[in-house]
Amino acid sequence: MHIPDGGEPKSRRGRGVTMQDVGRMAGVSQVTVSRALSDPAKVSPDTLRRITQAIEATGFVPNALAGALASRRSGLVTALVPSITNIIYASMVQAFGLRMRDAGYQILLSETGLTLEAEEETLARHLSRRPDAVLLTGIHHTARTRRMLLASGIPVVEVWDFTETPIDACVGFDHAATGRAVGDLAADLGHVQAATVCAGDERAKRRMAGFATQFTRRGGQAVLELGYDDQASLAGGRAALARLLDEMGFDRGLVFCSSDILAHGVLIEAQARGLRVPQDIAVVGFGDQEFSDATNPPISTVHVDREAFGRAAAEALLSGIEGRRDGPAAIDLGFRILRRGSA
Amino acid sequence: MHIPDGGEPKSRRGRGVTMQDVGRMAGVSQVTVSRALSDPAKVSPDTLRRITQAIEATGFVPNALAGALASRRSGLVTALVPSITNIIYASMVQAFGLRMRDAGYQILLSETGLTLEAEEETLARHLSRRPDAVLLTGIHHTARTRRMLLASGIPVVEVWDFTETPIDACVGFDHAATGRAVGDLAADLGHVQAATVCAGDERAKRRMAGFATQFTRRGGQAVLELGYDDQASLAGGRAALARLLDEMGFDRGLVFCSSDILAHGVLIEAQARGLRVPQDIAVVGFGDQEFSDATNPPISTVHVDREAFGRAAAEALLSGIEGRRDGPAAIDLGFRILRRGSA
DNA sequence: GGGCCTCATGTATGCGCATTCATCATACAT
DNA sequence: ATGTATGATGAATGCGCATACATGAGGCCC
Repeated sequence: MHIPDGGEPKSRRGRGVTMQDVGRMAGVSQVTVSRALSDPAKVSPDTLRRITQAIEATGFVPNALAGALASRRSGLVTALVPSITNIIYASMVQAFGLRMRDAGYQILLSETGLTLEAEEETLARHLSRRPDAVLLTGIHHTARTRRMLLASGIPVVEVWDFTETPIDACVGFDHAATGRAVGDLAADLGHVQAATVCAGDERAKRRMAGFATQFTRRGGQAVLELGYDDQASLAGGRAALARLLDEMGFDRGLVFCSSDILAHGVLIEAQARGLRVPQDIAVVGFGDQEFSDATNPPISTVHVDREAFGRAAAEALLSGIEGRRDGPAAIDLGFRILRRGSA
Repeated sequence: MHIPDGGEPKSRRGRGVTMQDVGRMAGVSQVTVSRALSDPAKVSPDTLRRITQAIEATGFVPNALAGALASRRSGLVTALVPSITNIIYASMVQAFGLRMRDAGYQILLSETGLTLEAEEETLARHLSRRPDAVLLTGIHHTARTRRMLLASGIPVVEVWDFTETPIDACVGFDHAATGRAVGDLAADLGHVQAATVCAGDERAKRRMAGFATQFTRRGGQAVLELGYDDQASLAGGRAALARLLDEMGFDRGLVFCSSDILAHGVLIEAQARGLRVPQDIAVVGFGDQEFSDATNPPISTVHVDREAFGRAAAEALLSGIEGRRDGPAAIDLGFRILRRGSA
């Protein structure tokens, strides 16, 4: 008996069960399988049962690539953050992802580093996947980034900073204002000397600048400013205070750091030197990290609700996708100064 | 003059420039545009120039969904980790992502939480995107997870744990062995009492168990074991030591924590109580986090090269994708005990 | 000068699904 | 009995691209 190569008619060489296959097994057409999956109420109970069995038997997994191509909806949402190892961004993206997942979307997450050019290139790669929406970090982008976004016609949300004129939507807070608020605190506490320790991006610099401006405006001495390009670290904070004390003539006063981890380093270095915190050295951080209220003394800091940013960003995009939003949206979620033991 | 609705022939309603459009503008067919993009050497220099111009003029962005469907290669790689806000996993995934990106892949990252069921469900969603490879955290998975993976026929790497019999490939280390090594250290240092503080998954428990086994085998007293389900935190570490001292009869000795953050909490609590570290209380952490060598005293810990795991996992998948790998691979990257000031 | 290769390009096809429109049965109202 | 709504299904189509195969022009050899 001759066995034709290929076996059954229209045998499919490539691995992978299709709706066609499931349908054949269930005695219905491909469309009906599609309907059973997207809206079970549209098929009769009996048919639905046979299809479900066939799916179970074959181990069918729908091909979302094909579905996305046909429906022009990918179910993908792009999220671009400077770094995923920075808890600030990680927790924001986590909250964002949870909300988007509940809405049926998957997150295509990438790091962009610190340059706008890297962001642009990464975005281009992402857009080829035809995401249904985009989350970007910050409000500064290259011209081509803006052009691509506008051309794509999908909802965009810029987070972790604030502008009245976003590309589409914006969820964040005013960085300079946080610095000014800490400057006021320093002045209120009667400090005469102050310093800033900054290890971060342009937004961190704006916080430091806001602090310096307000502190001197309130009568403080010129602020000693220390910045470096490394990632923020405990060791960096320790080294910074050492340098402030040993080389820059800093004597006593308040140190405003661009992150809590730096502030913690300053705290440790001060204590290692036998200085009293906050009497000799007061320190204020930024970010209200998880550890900040458990140090000894606890670290005074600027609290921003990162999870709230993520959730609000998700809502902004979802309302944009569903056409519920009529125009741009700019949401300032603000911040809180948390005065604890270190200042 | 009558203008037919639709304008040009075959006008495309949906937004979006296609290769067809680019080709028309450049005076070539769609295939030639495709070739120009995937292998520029295949088209003549003159044609290439015209196509490049047309792409520039139209702002064409290739549709990777269609490309993936046609080529049966998505260029996507799934990465499933328990949590992205845990620096342990974040830094591993970061290194993994960098390597995969260089190889032309994009990462589809999701959190699975702590249950295998959640992992299974997330994996199913991911597989519908037809990833070219999968990274999973841990070596324990549901039966259906294994079945789906096997059926998909793509390379799989399990990281952050070790087994001789992986689904496909495995890159990690022996958790129990790290605990035993710390148990040896405690015994070598002459400790008689010891305790463990554990806040984590099943792997953390295995580390603690390894410690307890080895410490008692070496002559130590029965190990006091403290575990809780919250995420590891400084506050948790402080509370743990407080409980050990106040309620469990722990007097002096070595405390092995499932993470450096807990160890740091123990350190802070000990110092807040006026206890000397390491003379009264010695503490050992796990993970060698960035801050661990900058505390005072610096924290002794178990170092594992997370970035190396990420890179090795990427290599394992890439070799699998390219068919360079003939069979399963199990790589034990080991660990190092870092003895610093706290023990 | 006919065969044969190479290079550049085009035609045809289908990836697996969602969508639109058509079909057919049944139920119900007039 | 005729018309009309409703529900369940199928046939046809195309999303935008990659791939296999076909074509034609030019160059080279004996």
